[in-house]
Amino acid sequence: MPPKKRQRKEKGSAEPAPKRTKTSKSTGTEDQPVYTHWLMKSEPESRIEGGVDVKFGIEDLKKEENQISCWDGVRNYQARNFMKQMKIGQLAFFYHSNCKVPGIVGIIKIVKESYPDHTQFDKKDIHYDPKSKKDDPRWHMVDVQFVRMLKRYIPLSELKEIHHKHKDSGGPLKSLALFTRARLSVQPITKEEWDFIMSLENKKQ
DNA sequence: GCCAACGTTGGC
DNA sequence: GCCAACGTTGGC
Repeated sequence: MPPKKRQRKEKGSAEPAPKRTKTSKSTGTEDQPVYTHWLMKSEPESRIEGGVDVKFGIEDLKKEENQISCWDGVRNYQARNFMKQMKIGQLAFFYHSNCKVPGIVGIIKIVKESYPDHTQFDKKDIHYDPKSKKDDPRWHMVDVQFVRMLKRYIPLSELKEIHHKHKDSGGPLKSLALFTRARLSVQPITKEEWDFIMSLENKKQ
């Protein structure tokens, strides 16, 4: 018999498989979980990359018109694929990364579903992708809107401590993507993880 | 299609 | 600023 067909869990990485959309026989077998909550990372502190400041913290989002911004510049296939799954009205944690005290700072919601990221076609943009074609854009983004700040900042260190405990006890944060897929800038959050993290908001640390 | 080299992310 | 982890690229 032929070799096992790989059982690609749900990585969605490197874009090698040219899409199995209309070829696959059993169309309905989306064995990937359907996520309804997300976590999105952004840097709240100034850092110059290619002559441009990449800083975009939650305070910067609040200053945007209607407190809405597009989430451009994502150049990772897994992260892009998660953005493609996002639906209007879904909630995400706004996470501050690459800063003194990384952690979850607030809540945002999806207000526009995935559409082509214009920066991939802009030669002057650091996220310019010469291999992306106008009629077949490689990179997509969503629009998000500020919802509210968390009642208290939930630092990564606290989540990590809980994650470690839950790995032993089987608690809700046992496989939180922040630790199992640390480098992903757009991550899925299960309902159980969301609810648990939300419950931390009211506990004093 | 393997895998070494390279580049990037992001915690510390 | 260091560097581990890991995604991406390209030679073979």
